[in-house]
Amino acid sequence: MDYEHTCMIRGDGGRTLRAILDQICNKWTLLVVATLDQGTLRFTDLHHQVPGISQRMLTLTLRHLERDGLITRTVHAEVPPRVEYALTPTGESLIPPALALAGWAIAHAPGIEESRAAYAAR
Amino acid sequence: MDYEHTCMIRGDGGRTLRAILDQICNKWTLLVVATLDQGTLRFTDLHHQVPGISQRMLTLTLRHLERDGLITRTVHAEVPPRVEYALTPTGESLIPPALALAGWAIAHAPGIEESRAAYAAR
DNA sequence: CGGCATCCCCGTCGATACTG
DNA sequence: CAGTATCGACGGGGATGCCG
Repeated sequence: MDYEHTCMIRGDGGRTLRAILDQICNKWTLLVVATLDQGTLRFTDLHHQVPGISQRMLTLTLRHLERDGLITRTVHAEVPPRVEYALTPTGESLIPPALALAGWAIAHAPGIEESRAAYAAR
Repeated sequence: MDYEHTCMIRGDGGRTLRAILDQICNKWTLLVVATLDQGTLRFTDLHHQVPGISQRMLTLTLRHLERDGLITRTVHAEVPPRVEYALTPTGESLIPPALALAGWAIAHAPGIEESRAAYAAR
């Protein structure tokens, strides 16, 4: 890894970068985006497919993603109401790097658990 | 992006994955790891090179990274004391995916800011 | 120099209840 | 069905001060 690339993550001192990263890397965003990679989903579908998320946090996460232009929110004027969420091109472009990080986490999870156990035993 | 890959991030329901991701993707971890990509650094060096981090959070972040086996902490028995931090191979392996995400954030930061401004103006 | 201990604020998050 | 409103607990994280 050469310095050019390293420079990138350190960027402007990390301020702007960290602001974006904080939005993306929070507790639920990556999981919601990854779930939407399946295609268009309704609110309830997401609620069931993202395990452990509360209605409140799903709503907030979706609002943030919509605000940042990563997903679209489509309200159908029907009874009962139907609201569909889908990734925008920008949102889709987040999938590969998100999976890269997720892949790393999965690949190194056992090692991390082991190291953590060894650390606790000291 | 096919379903096999998507499945990965959704994994076991996201529980284990999110636990690891929460550790890695927090406010400071990625920046500290990226800074250590330069090579071995002392505590004060890190404090200066990671802008905005408090002494407390730098200490905590370094302890977590050490516990998880991503960095090594070497204390030199000298006066004044000297403590050096360096990435382990596991820590180094986090750099590429971290840069992928950072690259995405930098590339899309203008678009996100724009979308956010448009959203606020509604 | 490189921490750890303490205090305290504030944002995050879940639970619950209510609405169109 | 798809939210909004409100409350309260919790913990991240900054400021400060002390220590080996």
